[in-house]
Parts: sequence; C-alpha cells; structure tokens
Amino acid sequence: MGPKTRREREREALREVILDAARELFVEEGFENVSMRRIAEKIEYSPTTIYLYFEDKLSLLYAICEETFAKLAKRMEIIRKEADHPVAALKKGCRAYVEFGLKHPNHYKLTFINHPHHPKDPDWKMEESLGMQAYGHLRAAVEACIEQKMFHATDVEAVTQMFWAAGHGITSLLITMEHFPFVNKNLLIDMTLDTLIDGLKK
Amino acid sequence: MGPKTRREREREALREVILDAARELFVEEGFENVSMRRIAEKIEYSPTTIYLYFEDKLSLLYAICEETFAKLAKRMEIIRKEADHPVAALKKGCRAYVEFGLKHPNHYKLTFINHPHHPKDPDWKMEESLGMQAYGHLRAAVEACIEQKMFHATDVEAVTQMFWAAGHGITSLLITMEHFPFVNKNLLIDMTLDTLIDGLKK
DNA sequence: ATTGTACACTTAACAGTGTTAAGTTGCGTG
DNA sequence: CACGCAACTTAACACTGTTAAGTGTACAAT
Repeated sequence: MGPKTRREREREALREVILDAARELFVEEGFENVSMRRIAEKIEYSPTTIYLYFEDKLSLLYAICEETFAKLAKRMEIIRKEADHPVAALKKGCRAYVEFGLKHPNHYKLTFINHPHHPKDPDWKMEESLGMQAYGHLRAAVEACIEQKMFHATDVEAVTQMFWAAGHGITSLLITMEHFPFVNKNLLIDMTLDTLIDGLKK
Repeated sequence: MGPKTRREREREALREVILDAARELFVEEGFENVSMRRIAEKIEYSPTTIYLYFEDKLSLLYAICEETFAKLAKRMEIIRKEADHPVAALKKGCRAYVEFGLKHPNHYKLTFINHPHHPKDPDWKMEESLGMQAYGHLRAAVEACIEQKMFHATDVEAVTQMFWAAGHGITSLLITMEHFPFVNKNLLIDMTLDTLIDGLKK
C-alpha cells in the first residue's frame, strides 16, 4: 500500500476516463448500440487503447454494473438505518429498489436484465459481487421482520427472494414494455408490496 | 380468400422453413448469437433470400414471438376452462406462465426480456399483438375472483398486472441469474402466489 | 550524455455482422 | 419462340469486436 507512482496514477485516471465515457454512452444508448470505436472517439484515443485497460467490451459492462450495485447497496443501507419499523424498512427498501430502476432504466437493464454472462469467465458469480451487498440489505430487513415475529413465514431466504422477484418484475416490465397500458406505477408498486406484506402478516 | 396458386403456396412454405430454422437457432443459441448467414446456411439458401420474406432480422424475431404468445394464450385458456375454483384457476394460470418460461428460457427471453423495440416500427404495440390474448386470460381469471368476492381489491387491471409482474419477476430472475443461490424454485413460486392471494383475501 | 528498454499508444488487419444494389437464372404466359 | 416477371444469388458497403505488429517516447542504467 505504498505511495502510487505518477505512472500508476495516470493509469488509473485514464481507466476512469474510459469508464466514464462508456457509462455515459451505455446508459444513453444501451450496451448493444455502442461500439468500442465510439467510446474511443469520445475520449480521443484509438479503439485499441481501451483493450490495455479492459479485457473486452463485457468487462467494461461488468465494471459499470459493480458501480450500480454499490450505489444501490448504499441507498438501501441508509434506508434500513433510518427506518424505525422493520416492516416499513422492508417496504421502503423495495420501493427504493424499484425507483432506482425506473430512474436509471438503461443502467438497470445493464445490471439486472440484459446482463450477459461472460463467455471467457463463465463462472462469474453474482453472489461474489457487490450485488450481494444490496441483496444482503434486503435480506436483513426481512430477517428483522421475521425475528420480531411480524411474519408467519420463517424462511428468510425465500421471503427475501420473493420480494426481490416482485420488485424486479414490476421494474423490468415497466422499463421494457413501454407501450403496454400499465396502471399508475405507484399504485402497482404499493399494491404489490402491501399485498405481499399483508399475506405474510400473522 | 380464393384458392391459393402454387406459387403462393410455395412462398408460404419457404417462409415457414425460414421461420423454423430461425426459431430453432434463436432458441438454442439466443437471438444475438445467430447471424442471418447461419440461418441461410441451415436452410441452404443465400442470406439475401431471407430478406425476400422478412424485412429484417428483428421481423423474424417478432414473428417467432407472436407464436410464443399464441401458445401461451392457448395453454392459459385451457387452464381457465378446466379449473373449477376461480382462485385455483388464477394460481394455475400464473404457474403455467412461469413454468412456460422456465421450460423455454430462450423463447421467454426473446419474447419478454430482451424484446428490442423495432427502430423502423417504433410504435409496435404489444397490446395489439397476440400477447394481449395471454394477458386477457390472466385478466379474466382475476375478474372472476373479484366478481365472486374472493378478493377485497376491486381494480382488476392493477391486480392482474401485479400477478403478471410477480410471475415475470420470478421467471426472469431464475432464467437470467443462473448462478445465484435461489431457494427451491417451486417453493419460491408457490410462496409468492400464495402470499399474494392471501393478501388479497377478505 | 548516450544507450537500452519498458511502456503507452496507434495502425492495419482479420473475421465477422446486418443489409442493399445489381446481376443471373428459369418458369409461365402472350 | 420470345418476353417479362419472379426467385434467387453474387458482390459489395459500412459497420462490429478484437488482435498482431509497429511506433515513439520517457525513464533507468551505464
């Protein structure tokens, strides 16, 4: 952990420049619609330079996804700390998750919907990534509800995944099926979360 | 609606051959990983021939998605007719939906997850497609539950979309996050549907 | 101060993509 | 038989991700 040389600092700086450009383009136009050449153009380097900092295009995507996970995890951590009632914390956490997706649809797609698995690293495991942190916070919220005997269910893992699935379902449908005549978004979110919570109450 | 000439029949036959080849490849390897040239090779025609029958690659995808919707709609129609209890019908319908996705993951991805919207026909509306039929069956099942006063909610549309979102959430998570340590699939499906139903009961 | 070399970066190329314009073939009708 | 139309193919364009080879320059050692 010694002091970084100038070279090392410059390397990291350019890496960040590339990441910034890629993130902006991916979020604006979607992963598939952005070419390495476009990213290179934006940062005024040759396309191959990117390959000196990232293995390939998918690695770029992964780096950006990790950031997204981290942001989401931080947000959910704050919510859990601020909330008083465990059930309220759970609901707020789920709401934050959905709203995060709706606010950053392309980012959400990148991370949770289109997430293509790397052919070179096929065993990349989400459970070893920052994504697990966000999941962990949801899990903790569920655990608190169960411990305080607010729910009749006892399988923390299953309940957590149920809430995640519900949140993800709403988010991804709203994002990808733009033209479908959905009812009011907030109504849908609240009704789903409230119904699940009601169904779990003793 | 006169008798079809031989030419017309031949045209339709080749169209079907193309569709069959494309479906098989798409389902096996995913939309993005199949090229027009590969499809052409499989049917032993030149790549450009396909363009005499379909506008572009996405049109091929759409044609296949419509088939998927039709199959799913048929299945849900049968379930609804066979079931005796409206709540049981709703649960069975949702289960069929999820199982359909798990059994044909690439097909499900094509239709409900990656469904890219056509740049040339940006206003392609899912609500005008066969997909609406499948949705209609789900809606009818919910309507029956509400009419027979099994649920305290009255917004048919919202409740339908809630079940759809839950089913879609489970399905797409299970399909796309293969490496995540999910609990038993059937447990997750049943728990989610049962919890929603319990939460809706009077 | 000069050399050697490691590193950052670029150029050129490969093999592939979706798609189109222009050409070729062969069948059915006048 | 000759014409025209339709089916189909060949060749090409403009792109894609990615790699091998080449260029130049800043720094360390002599």
